[in-house]
Amino acid sequence: MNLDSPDTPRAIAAAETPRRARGRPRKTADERDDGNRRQELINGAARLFRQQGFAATSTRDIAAAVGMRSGSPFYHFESKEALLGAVMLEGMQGALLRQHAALALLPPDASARERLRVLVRNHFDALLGPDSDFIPVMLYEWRSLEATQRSEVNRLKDRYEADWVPVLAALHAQGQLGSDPVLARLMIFGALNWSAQWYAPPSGRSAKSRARASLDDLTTSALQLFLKEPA
Amino acid sequence: MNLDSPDTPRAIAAAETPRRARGRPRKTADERDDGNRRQELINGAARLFRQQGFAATSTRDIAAAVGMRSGSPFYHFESKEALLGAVMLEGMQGALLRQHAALALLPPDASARERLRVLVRNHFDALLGPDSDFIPVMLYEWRSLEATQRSEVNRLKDRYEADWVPVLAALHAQGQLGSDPVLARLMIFGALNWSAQWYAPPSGRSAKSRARASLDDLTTSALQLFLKEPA
DNA sequence: CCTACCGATCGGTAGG
DNA sequence: CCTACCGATCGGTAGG
Repeated sequence: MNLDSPDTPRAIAAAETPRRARGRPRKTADERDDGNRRQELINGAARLFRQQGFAATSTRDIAAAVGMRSGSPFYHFESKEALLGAVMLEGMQGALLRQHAALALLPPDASARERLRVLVRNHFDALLGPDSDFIPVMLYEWRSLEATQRSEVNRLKDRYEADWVPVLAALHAQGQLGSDPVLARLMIFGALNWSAQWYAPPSGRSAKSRARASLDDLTTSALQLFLKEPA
Repeated sequence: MNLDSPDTPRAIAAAETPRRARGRPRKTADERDDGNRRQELINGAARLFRQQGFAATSTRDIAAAVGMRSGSPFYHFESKEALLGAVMLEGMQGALLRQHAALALLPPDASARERLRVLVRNHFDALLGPDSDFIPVMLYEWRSLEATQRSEVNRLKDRYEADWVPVLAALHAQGQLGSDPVLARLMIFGALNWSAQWYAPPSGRSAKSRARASLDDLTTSALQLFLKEPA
């Protein structure tokens, strides 16, 4: 009943309490401390799933991307679908965490417009920023996820979207949002999510700061498009 | 040099002048008149590609969907990718035709707002209306298309989008569009295209008229969201 | 358009 | 985590 027994549904159990390899028994001193091989698989899978799609990516591709042999990913994950679920779960957990952190930095009296700006900016970062493969995979490979994992990811997605509802409702009440909040949320998410299909980060070396500036510009333009003039 | 020679690049040639099986020589009287078997393959492939994705759909699935044996689709198409290209080409040709027809019905002095309404309404129809598998396949399976076909479809896509540019520019000049026209077009297309992921047509029998009404409602809401109050 | 088939690749496993 | 392997499925073809 420990992490080394080979046939327990390790992937699912670990997915529920991820990241912390609590109490994992080291066998020998020269064994590499590789709770992070699992993480490497998730990262590599996210990148390949985004570039090629889930069905077009073989588990051999993923293994090769992290320097493993073809069968080894199945030591860490029950199935290819479980790996997809881990990618999406990790993406949503990170995005939700960053969204909460960004909202917490706002002054308590921040306007709805300012709150929406923070939400949109954070969402662009999840879609287009560094390490932004996870959320696009979640958005565009949803149908490949199995039903059991789907509901798990959906719980996080619901919490993520729940933060938007009062902001949009307030903007609608102020007359700054021209459509009912439910439909507005769907359309705004669509407009933002679509950027994953056309946005190319500014080229050139050390483009990090310029890319960030660009995401700020995108945020400004999006707000100008969606909101009426402030009162 | 006719349609029966087995190894000519028939799919590509036919894709450029499709639909009309001009001068196809009938062999015998009891041979079924099946220029439309090719069309059936395109329709079936569009439906399956949309539901399951291109990579997750086998050519055997498609053959079975139209009552063929596994090898027979390759009598009509060089490859699975060529079939995908035909789906996208057909989708764009139809959408472009309907867009031109809808614009032609407008009075010459129609406002930019009215023009945008027609464009958005037609686009919703391509995404969500009857026989609306082609455009979503084009939008969401773009990366699976081969480079040669990609440019062919792109030519149609460019013409489709070109109709939007002056309308959005006029709205921007009137102060009704809060963002520059280029970015506005990308965001608006995103908002509309995303509806393919969440829109479920009204249920119940003979829901046709209700579904159409719903697309009208969607159009109205979209315009309210994107445009400032009319002068 | 069908029959019959091929080589390649795939997800996954046993056993260490 | 590797070695060695399996059955299934895939896109595609020859020949009629």
